Amino acid sequence: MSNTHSFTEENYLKAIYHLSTGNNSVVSTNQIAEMTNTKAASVTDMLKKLAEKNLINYIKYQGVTLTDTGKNAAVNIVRKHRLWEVFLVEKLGFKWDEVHDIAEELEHINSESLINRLDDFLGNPAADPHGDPIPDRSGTIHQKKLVRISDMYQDQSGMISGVSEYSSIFLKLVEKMGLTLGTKILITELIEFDGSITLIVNGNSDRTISREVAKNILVML
Amino acid sequence: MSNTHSFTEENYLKAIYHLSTGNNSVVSTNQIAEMTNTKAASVTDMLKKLAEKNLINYIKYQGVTLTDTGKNAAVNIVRKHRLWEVFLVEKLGFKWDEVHDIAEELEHINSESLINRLDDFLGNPAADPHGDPIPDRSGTIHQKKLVRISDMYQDQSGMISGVSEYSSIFLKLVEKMGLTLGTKILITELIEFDGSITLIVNGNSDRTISREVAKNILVML
DNA sequence: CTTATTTTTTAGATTAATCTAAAAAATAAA
DNA sequence: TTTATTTTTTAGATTAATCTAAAAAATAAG
Ligand SMILES: [Mn+2]
Ligand SMILES: [Mn+2]
Ligand SMILES: [Mn+2]
Ligand SMILES: [Mn+2]
Repeated sequence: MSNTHSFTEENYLKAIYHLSTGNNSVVSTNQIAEMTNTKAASVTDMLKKLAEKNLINYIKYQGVTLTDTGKNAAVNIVRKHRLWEVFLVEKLGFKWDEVHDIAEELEHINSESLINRLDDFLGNPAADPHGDPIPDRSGTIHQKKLVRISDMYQDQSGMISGVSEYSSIFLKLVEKMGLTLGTKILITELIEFDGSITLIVNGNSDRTISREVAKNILVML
Repeated sequence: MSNTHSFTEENYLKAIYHLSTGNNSVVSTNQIAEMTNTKAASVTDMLKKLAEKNLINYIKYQGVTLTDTGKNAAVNIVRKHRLWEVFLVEKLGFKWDEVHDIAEELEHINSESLINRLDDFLGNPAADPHGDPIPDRSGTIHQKKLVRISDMYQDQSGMISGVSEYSSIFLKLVEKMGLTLGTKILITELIEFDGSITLIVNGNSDRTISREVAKNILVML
């Protein structure tokens, strides 16, 4: 079991996995090309290879889905990525906006005992620094139901529990605005003109955020 | 600064570095081929490339030496390798015979802040689990003077402080014999017939070890 | 100082991953 | 339902890293 794939194959599997979450189960060549910063022609070549290895279901011109084997491989990479992010933040003191790129490299280290020991060392965390759930060693993901701030109603309240955008510039902004994970918010006004939203943060300070920001912050109701 | 080299280039640099310690400053093509598990022809190709990048001094048929740039790059990889080994043993609870292969992968992760934070997190260790010195962030190595047990004399004593063979089979044996790092020994007999050596371990138990084992255990007198 | 052996380099191929440009298929518009 | 546009695939090349077999240089033997 636990066949080993090349660095590149792993990145394609992960890209397909991320693209196929949220009911979009079938993923297109162009989507993959964009996510992996390659060209469509390169993607087609790789899709043939992954199909040959039974990691994806691929029919010419009809997009791809992951097989069970492919999905397992992808989830395992995601598990590693997120555990390493926890390590970097909790143990080494990195900020949440600094860890993604390093984790992109660490996620390709192949050692089951390493990752399981790391998991234990970190206290088997349920989520990474961005609130994303960490698959357990069997591959199961306990995803909490989260809603974008931009989808909330007036007077609704909840706790910030995730983000859907991981760029350093965005994460730093979120932090500066005091909207980090665990923060409690209450929607006080939905401004029709530009879609911006006013809310009360942790029961006291008032804040207005743009729709663009609101779309990328996830709340547990 | 801090130009980034390919995984493969890094492994060649490290191989040349390890081969050129201990006065053998000039390294041959065949030596490199053996250490990197490749063929001489492949090595020649790579040597041209590394010379082109000014990482080695290379004259056809005359072997290679590292340039200052090449040596810095190599030492940095060694630093990363050894720090990760400390992490694996001290924090994750791996045994000293289990960490080398994982560290071979981790040593190629490129992030200066990562490795410096890891260094601090580990308490700036001076040596790795096998007793090898860890270069500091400027590349300086504080190597203690060590001597092989096989080079010691009758009645000489010292403390085991390193090994020169890293295979799991050897390290497990050393551990089983109670000759781990920090152990004090006193040479009681040099057996002429087969070169084996008898010694007193930590002031009490007696033990005889083969010349082959004695050659690969290093002692601080 | 020749000849034989060993070491190293070159020549020519192969594999993985990528690209550009052109062809083919699918989708959208008219 | 033709025509136009977009998406995807193929064709043909390129680059990095590797290999085997053969040639060239260095070293060792006689
Ligand atoms: Mn990430
Ligand atoms: Mn994350
Ligand atoms: Mn090691
Ligand atoms: Mn070591």
